[in-house]
Amino acid sequence: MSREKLHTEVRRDQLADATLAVVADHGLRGLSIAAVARRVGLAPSAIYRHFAGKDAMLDAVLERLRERLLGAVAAARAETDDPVEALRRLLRRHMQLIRLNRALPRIVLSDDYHLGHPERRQRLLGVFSGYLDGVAGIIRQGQRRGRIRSDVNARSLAILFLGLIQPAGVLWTLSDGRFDVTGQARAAWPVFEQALRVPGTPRARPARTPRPRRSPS
Amino acid sequence: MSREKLHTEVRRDQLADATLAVVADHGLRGLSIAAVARRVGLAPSAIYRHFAGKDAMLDAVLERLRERLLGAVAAARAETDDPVEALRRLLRRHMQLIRLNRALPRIVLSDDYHLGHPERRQRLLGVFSGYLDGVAGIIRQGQRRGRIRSDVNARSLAILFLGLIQPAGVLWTLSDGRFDVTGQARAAWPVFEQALRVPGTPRARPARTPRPRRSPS
DNA sequence: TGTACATCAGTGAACGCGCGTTCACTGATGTAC
DNA sequence: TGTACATCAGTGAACGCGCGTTCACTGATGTAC
Repeated sequence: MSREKLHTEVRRDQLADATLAVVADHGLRGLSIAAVARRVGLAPSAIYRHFAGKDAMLDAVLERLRERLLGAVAAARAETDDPVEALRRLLRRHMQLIRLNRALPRIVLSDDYHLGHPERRQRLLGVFSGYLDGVAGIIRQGQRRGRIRSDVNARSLAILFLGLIQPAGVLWTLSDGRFDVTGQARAAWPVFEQALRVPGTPRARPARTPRPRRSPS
Repeated sequence: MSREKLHTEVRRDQLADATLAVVADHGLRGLSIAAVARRVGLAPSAIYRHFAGKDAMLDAVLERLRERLLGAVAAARAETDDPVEALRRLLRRHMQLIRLNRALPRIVLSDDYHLGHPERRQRLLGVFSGYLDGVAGIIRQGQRRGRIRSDVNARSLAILFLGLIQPAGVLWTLSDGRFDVTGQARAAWPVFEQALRVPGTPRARPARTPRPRRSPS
C-alpha cells in the first residue's frame, strides 16, 4: 500500500475523501476507522495522527459537503441573471452532486449522524438553512421582478424546491441507482415552474438564457 | 416492572411499539435489544422468546409502518370522491403520521436500515412503491376527470407530492420538533394545487367537500 | 556539502466497552383425565 | 372439582465479536550549524 509519509494536510484531504467513499458504499453504519484506513492503505492507528477521533473526521466530512452544496447554489446564481433559470440550473447541479456523492443523502438524511450530538445537529441544520437561504434568495429576487408569485413566502417555496430533489434522491439511493433521477427532474421541473408562476400569467415566458433540450409539453 | 407473563402475540405487539419508541428517541443507532427490553420491563434474553433476533424485530416494525402509511392513503381515498381533495387530506394525514411516529422518517430515510440487507431494501422499496402507487392512482383518477393536468405522468406527480412531505419531515426531525410542519403544509399545498391544475383553467374550483380553514390568498 | 538533532507520520499490540445471542434453569398457566 | 403433566414466557450468567482508542516504538524527512 501507500505506506509513504505524507504531510498531514494532504492526508486529511485524502482521508475525508476516503470517508465519503466508505459511507457511499457501506453507509454510516459501515463507516469504521478501520475501513477508512484500509481504503488509503494505512494502519487504523495512523488516523489519529490527523484527526482527534472519529467525530472530528465526521465533522471534516460535513464541512466538505457544505462547501459543495453552497458552491452549487453560488454557481447557479453566477451563471444567469434570470431567477427561474437559476433555479432550473441549481436543480441540475444538485442532482449531479447527489449522483457524484452518494454519501450526501446518506449523511444529510441519516439521524444517526447527529442524534446524541447536539452540536452536530446544529451544524447540519445550519447547512440546511444556508442552502434554503440561498434558494429563498433567488426566489425573492424573482418575486421582486414579478417572475414568481409573491403570495407565498420565499422560504416555503424554497422548501418546496427541496422537495423536487429529496424524494428523488431517496429513491435513487434505495434502488441502488436504478431510479432515473434526471428523468424525474426533467418531468418535475415544468410542473414546479408552473407552480411558481404568478397567477394569471400566460404559459411560457422565454428564459433569458436559451435552454438546451425542452421536454415535449 | 411488568414481569408478568403475556401471550406472545401480545408481547410482539408491545415490543414492536417499544422498538418504534426507542428509534423515535434515540435513532436507529440507539436501538438495542437491551433498550427495547428495558422499555417493557423484561430481561434482554426474553426478547428471543418472541423474535428470532434483532433483524426479525426490525422487519415487524417496518410491516407496522407500512400498514399505517398505506392505511393513510386508503383512508384519504375513502373520505372523499374528489381526487384533489383526497390528496389534500392525505397530506394532512401523512404529516400527522410523522408527528405521531417520529420513528417513521428515521427508519424510512436511514440507509443504515437496509444497507447490507438486500431483502430489506427490497421491502422498503416496496413500501415506497405501494405508497406512490396509491398516490398515482388518485392522480390518474383526477387526470381522467380533467381535474389534473395530463401532460405529466402520474408517477412523476406522485413523487412531487412526496416532495411536499419529505423535506418538511426532515427539517422537523432535525430541528427536534421546532420546525412547523403543518404550517409548511398549509403554505405549500395551494402551490402544489396550482401546479396540478390543467393549464388554462381559472383559479379556484370549489372542492366537493367543504374546507375548514382557508389560508388567506 | 556534511553532520547532529528535532520533528512528525507511520506501526502493531493491547485495552475496555457495548452489543447480540445462547443456554440451562424456573415457575406460572393451560390442559387432559 | 382436583390432580398430574406439558407448555411456554420468563431469568441471569456467560460468550464472542467488532470497534474506537491508547501507547511505546520506529524511521524517514526537515532543519540548524
